[in-house]
Amino acid sequence: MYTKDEWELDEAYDTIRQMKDDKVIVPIGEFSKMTKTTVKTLRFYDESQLLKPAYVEATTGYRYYRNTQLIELQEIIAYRQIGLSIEDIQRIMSGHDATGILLERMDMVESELKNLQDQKSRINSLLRQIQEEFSMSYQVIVKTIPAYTVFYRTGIIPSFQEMSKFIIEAGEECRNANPGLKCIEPDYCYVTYTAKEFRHTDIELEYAQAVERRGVETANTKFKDIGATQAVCIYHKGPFDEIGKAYAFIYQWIEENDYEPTQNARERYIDGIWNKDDPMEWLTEIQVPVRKHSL
Amino acid sequence: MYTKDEWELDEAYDTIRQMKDDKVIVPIGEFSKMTKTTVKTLRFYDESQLLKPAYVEATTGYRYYRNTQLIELQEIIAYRQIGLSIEDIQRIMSGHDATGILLERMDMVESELKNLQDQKSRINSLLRQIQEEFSMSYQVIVKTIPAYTVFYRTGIIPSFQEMSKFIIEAGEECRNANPGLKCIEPDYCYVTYTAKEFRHTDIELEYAQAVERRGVETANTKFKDIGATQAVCIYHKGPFDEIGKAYAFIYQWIEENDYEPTQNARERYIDGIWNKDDPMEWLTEIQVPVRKHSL
DNA sequence: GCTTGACCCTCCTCTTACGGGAGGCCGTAG
DNA sequence: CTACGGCCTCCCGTAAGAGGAGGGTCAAGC
Repeated sequence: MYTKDEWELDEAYDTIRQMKDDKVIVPIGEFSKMTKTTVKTLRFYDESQLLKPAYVEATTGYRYYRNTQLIELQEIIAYRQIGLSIEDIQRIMSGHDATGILLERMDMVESELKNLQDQKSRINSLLRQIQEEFSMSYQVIVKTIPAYTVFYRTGIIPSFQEMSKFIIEAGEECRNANPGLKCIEPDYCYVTYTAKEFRHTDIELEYAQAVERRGVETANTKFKDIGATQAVCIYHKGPFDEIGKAYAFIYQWIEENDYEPTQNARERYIDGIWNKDDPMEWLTEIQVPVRKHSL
Repeated sequence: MYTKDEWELDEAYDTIRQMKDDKVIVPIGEFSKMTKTTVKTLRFYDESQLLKPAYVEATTGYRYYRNTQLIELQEIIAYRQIGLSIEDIQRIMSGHDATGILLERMDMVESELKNLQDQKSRINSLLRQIQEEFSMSYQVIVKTIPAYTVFYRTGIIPSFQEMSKFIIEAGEECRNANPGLKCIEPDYCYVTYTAKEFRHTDIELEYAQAVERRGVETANTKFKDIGATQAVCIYHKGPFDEIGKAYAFIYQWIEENDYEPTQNARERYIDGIWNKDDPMEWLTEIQVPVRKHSL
C-alpha cells in the first residue's frame, strides 16, 4: 500500500498511487502540491464547474484527480495569470473562441495601464507638493462633466465688482423672455474669461447657466449646447484676488500629469460676498476641461 | 422659499438655500451633484467615518452638508483617484503623515504596472499562438517553486532508455545509506540535462529528489539545497522524442515575455512507460527557472 | 387638506476569487 | 485510547460601493 511521505522509491512506479477505474488518481492535497495550487482553489473550481475532479467518492465526498487533469488545470492557471475571469475561462474551455475574449482583456489591460500611469504621475505631483511645503493647499481631481444646454451672456465688464450685476441681469433677461424655463442641476452655472490674456479691468467674460431646454433668445442672452468633457478641478478658498495662485497651480499640474487643456477654464462661485462677509471664507471652483495626452 | 429647479435667479443669492445654524447647508442629492459623486458613495463615507454630514436631522435622518465640506470631499476624491484605500485616507485626514502612505502606494502601483505589462505580452503570445494555428498546444504558467533540500545523482547515460535504471539505482543507493529518510512533497523530483548542448546519446544528466533533511552521502548520491525560484512551466503530452518542440516553444515564450532563464530546465515525468502503454498519453512537465527582466 | 412626485431614509443582498476557521468524519500510528 | 493528518461541508469576510425593496418626508399643485 501507499504510505504517505514514506521512502518507497523501488516500488514507486507501480504502487505509488491507488488505482481506481484503471486510472491513476490522486487526492486533492497531492494534486494541489503538484501544481502549487491551494486546495481551496481546487474546491472553488469544482464548485464553479470549471474543473470537476475525475472521481468523487460518494460516501466520503473525497475528491480525486487524474494526471491528465494537470493539463486542464495548467490551462486554467495560465488564463487566470493573464487576468481572465472564471466566467471567461469557462467560456473558452467549453469551446468558445478565445480570440475575442483575449482582445477584450487586452483592452482592459491597456486601460488599466493608462490608469496606473496616471496615478503614478499624480502621486509624484502630490509628493513634490508636500516637499515644497505647498502644504497640499490644492487637491486636484478629474471629473466628467456631462453635456448641458445652457443659456449664456457674453460681454465686457469694467471690473470684477460688476460681475454679480452682469450675472443677475442676464438671469432676469432670460427669465423674462422664457417664463417657466427651468434650470437643471441648480448649481451648474459658470463664468469663463474669453480674453487671450488676464486683465483686471475691462474683463471679457461669458456667463452660462444650464437649463432644461432651449428657449427664446434675447439681445444679450443666447442658447447653446456644451458637450460632455473631462475636467481637472480644484477649489480655491480665500479672497478673489489670490485666485491667480490657483490657476498657476492647476496649469502646472495639468502639464506635469500629461493632460492638455481643451477649453477655457470655468469658474464656479460657491461661497462669496453674497453669503459670507469674510473673504477668507470665499470658495471658488476652477474647472479646466482637458484631455489626456494619448502619448 | 427655495423652489427646486425653478427659475429664481434674482433671489438666488440670498434664499437659494435653507439656513441652519447660520450656515449654508444642502441636502445630500444636491451635494452629490456639485461634486459628481453618487449619493451611495456619500452615505458610505458617512458610515466609514470619513466624511460626516455637517448636520443630520434627528427625526428624519436626513443628511445635510455644508459648502466647506466640498473641500474635504475633494481631498477624499483626489486620494481615491490615486488608488488609496478608505482606511489610508482616514489616516491621512486625521493627521497621519501622507508621505509614507503615498510612497507605499507608489510601490503598489509600480508592481501592478509590471504585472499588467507582463499580462500584456502574455496575451500577445497567446494571440500569436492561436493565429499560427499552433492551436494552443502549450499553456504557459509561472509558478514559484519553494526551496528544497534534495539528494541528487549526476552521471552520463548512453541513451534515454537507461534513465529509469539510473533513477531507480539512485533511489536505492540513497535509501540504503539512509533508512527512514523521508521524501517531502512526494512528487518533487526532476531531471536536468547538464550538458551544454542537447544530445540523444551519452546524455549528461542530474536526477534530484526533495527530501526532508540531509543524510549520509554515498558514492553516487549527494545532498544539496536548492533555493526557491520562479519557473516558467509547461506540460508536454506525447512521446518523448517530440519534447524538443516543447523546449523550442518555452524558450521562445521566455524571450517574448521578457524573462530570462537562470538555471537549466527541469523535467518531471508525470505519466510514462511505467504506467501508460500508449506514448501519446505520456505526460512531462518542463520547468525553466527564470527571472523577469528588470527593464 | 389631499395628492403627486421627487427626494431621502434604512436594511438587505450582490459583486471577485478565493482565505480562514469551526466542527466533524475517517483511517492510521503510537 | 488517543492523537494526528487529511478530507469534508458550511459559514463568514474581503473593497468600495451598486442595486433594489419598502417606507418616510418635502414642497408644490389643486
